[in-house]
This record gives sequence, C-alpha cells and structure tokens, in this order.
Amino acid sequence: MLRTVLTVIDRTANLLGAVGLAVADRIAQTGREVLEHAGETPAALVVIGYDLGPSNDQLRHILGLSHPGTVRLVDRLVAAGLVERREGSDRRRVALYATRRGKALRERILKERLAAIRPLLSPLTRAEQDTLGTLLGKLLESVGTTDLERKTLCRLCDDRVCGNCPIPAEK
Amino acid sequence: MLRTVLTVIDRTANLLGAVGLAVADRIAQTGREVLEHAGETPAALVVIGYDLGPSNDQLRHILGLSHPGTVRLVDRLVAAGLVERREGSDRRRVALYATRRGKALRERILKERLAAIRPLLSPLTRAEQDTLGTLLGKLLESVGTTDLERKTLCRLCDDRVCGNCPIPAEK
DNA sequence: CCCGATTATGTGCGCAGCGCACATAATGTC
DNA sequence: GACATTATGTGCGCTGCGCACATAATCGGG
Repeated sequence: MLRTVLTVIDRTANLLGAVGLAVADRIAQTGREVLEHAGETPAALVVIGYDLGPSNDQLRHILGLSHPGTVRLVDRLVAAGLVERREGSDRRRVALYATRRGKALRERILKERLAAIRPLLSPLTRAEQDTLGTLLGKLLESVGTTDLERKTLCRLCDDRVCGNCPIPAEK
Repeated sequence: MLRTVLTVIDRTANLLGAVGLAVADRIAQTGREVLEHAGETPAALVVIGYDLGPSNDQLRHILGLSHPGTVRLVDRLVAAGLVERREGSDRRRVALYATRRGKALRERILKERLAAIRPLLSPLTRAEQDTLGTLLGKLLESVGTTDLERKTLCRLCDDRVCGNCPIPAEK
C-alpha cells in the first residue's frame, strides 16, 4: 500500500522530469538559433541585460560557472559586440552592460523562449493552464531559499510576464 | 483585455520555463556526479540499458546527435567499461549493450534522477501532486507525435515508475 | 601608514562534447 | 555484376568549461 503511494509520487516526479527535459531542450535550441552560442551564454545575456551592471563575479555565481569560464564567456559576448565592460564602483570590478545589439538579441531570446514553451501548454484548457500555473508557482516558491538561488533559477526568465521575479526586483 | 489574457498564458509558460530549467539543471548534475560524463552520455546509457541492442544509428536519432558525435560518445562509454559493441543483425550494424557495471550505474542514474526531482514536489499536497501529474500527463501526450520524438522525450525516464513509456514498449 | 590578507579580474593550458568532411565496409537494386 | 544506399568509423577543428597561476585593487590590523 505504502509502496503504491510512493510509486504514484514517483510517477509524477518522472513526468516532471520528462517535461523539464522537453522544456530545457526547446529553450537551449532557441538559444543556439538566436545567439549561435550555447551553454550559459544566453542566460548571461539575459542577466546582463537587466542594466544593473553586474560584475564578472556576480554573474559567475548566478550562472553557476567557474570564474575563468565566466571571463571567457564574457569575452565571447564582447567579441560578438553584444556586451561591453565598463568601469565598476571599484577599480577592480567591471560592470557589464549589454550593447544596443545585445539588447536586441536579448529581446529575441526572451521572445523565442516563450514561443518555444507556449505550444506545450496548448493541449490544456484555459482553466487547466491556470491550475498548472498556480501549482508551478507554489512549487517555485520553495525552490530558491536564498536570493542567489532564485536568481539562478530565473536566469532565463522574462520578468515582464511574471510578477515579482527576484532578479531585477532587488537592485 | 485580450492583452491581459495573453499575459496570463505567458506567465504560465514562463513559470514552466523556470521549472523546466530547474529540473534539467538537477538532472544534469546527478548525471555528472554518477557518471563523470555530461551531455547526452547519461541518456545514452539509459537508452542502451533497455537491453534491446540498439544500433549506433538508432541511438543517434534518439539522442538528437550527429553520427560522429554518437560514435565518440559510445567510444567513451566503451572505454569506461559501461557498454560493449556486439554484432548486430546485419554485419554493418553494431548492437549496443550495457555491461554489468554499466547497468549498475544506469540504476544509480535513474534513482538519483528521481531523488533530485522529488524534493521539488514536496511543497505540494498529495492532492496537488496528483493534479499536477494529471496535467503533465495530458501535456506530454501531445508533445511526441512520432514514435521517435517520444523516445527522445523519454530518454532519461525510469519506465518502471511510469505506465506505458514508449521506449521499451515497442520492441 | 604600511604590509599582509582578501577580493576581483585576466591568462596559459588542457580536456570533454560535439559537428563537418571524408573514408570504408556491407547490403540492397536493377 | 555495377551502383546507389545504409551503417560505422576517423581526421580535424571548434566551443564551452575548469584548474592552476598571475596580477591589480581594496581592506584591516599593528
């Protein structure tokens, strides 16, 4: 009996795993198409594009990369003309800002990402979509305890379509 | 008004994107920890482990990789002693099978994957988890139209906790 | 006020994962 | 039996990333 209950829970977990994989696959593909770069590069552009001028180190923590990996990633974005390094509050820090072109591509990433996910919801009725949204919201609240974790979680989000996203919220 | 409705839908899509990213991150991490290999390598071991002796080419389509990429991936699995190449039905084909060690690691991957996802469901009540499962199931039904797409979708699934998974179902 | 600890960035180097172009072997087809 | 088709494997290079190390700026205590 207990066995059955556990199996049911795990069935849901397994389904969540499959959906998560499908979603991540689609997001990664749009990232490659729009940016011609993979890995955490799209997320980096989204985070930098909030215009808060994050340092290399802040970015690194959000993306969950090593420090050299982050430097090289920014190198690539700079070489592509999408990001520029400005002087930070401190003479050691850099402040990262998206260029005009970078912001335009960032817009496309966010737009295409939503466009890639949206069709997955189409088999559900409006009411079911609402229910799903509520459940996912509840689920997400408990995922990120620290502010950093929540920023990592939302590193590819479009904060304009989602109330109180943690990244731009706290300057 | 229409604007508002669209925003609500996109809010759900955005939340799904965040959850999907969180799930995929966790799955990828367990893959690295267990296997010390990243990318599609864990999925390959899971697919091969169904003991149907897939060819290199069948595997490649499921994983969505190029053919040389798949060969090298299998090379790595063979080098690690997790997979062996046997003679296929045809003298050109290879039939891939997991070794004893490969099967053991595959078990760990599946187990750790579920263990990584399960905590995400904990903020939901049992009833809510049930509802979520139903919604996700409905959503998944429409994702994979072809048999191949469904195999790709389920390439990391534990079919034992999830009724009618398409991969082992059709021999 | 200066000197060591800390913080932040950048570099040399290498490795994993993957794709393109090409080579080779086995099987169908006419 | 010649030729397209199918399936695997190789040479080569590129992207994304981490480790170890170097360097510059700031902080903190004597």
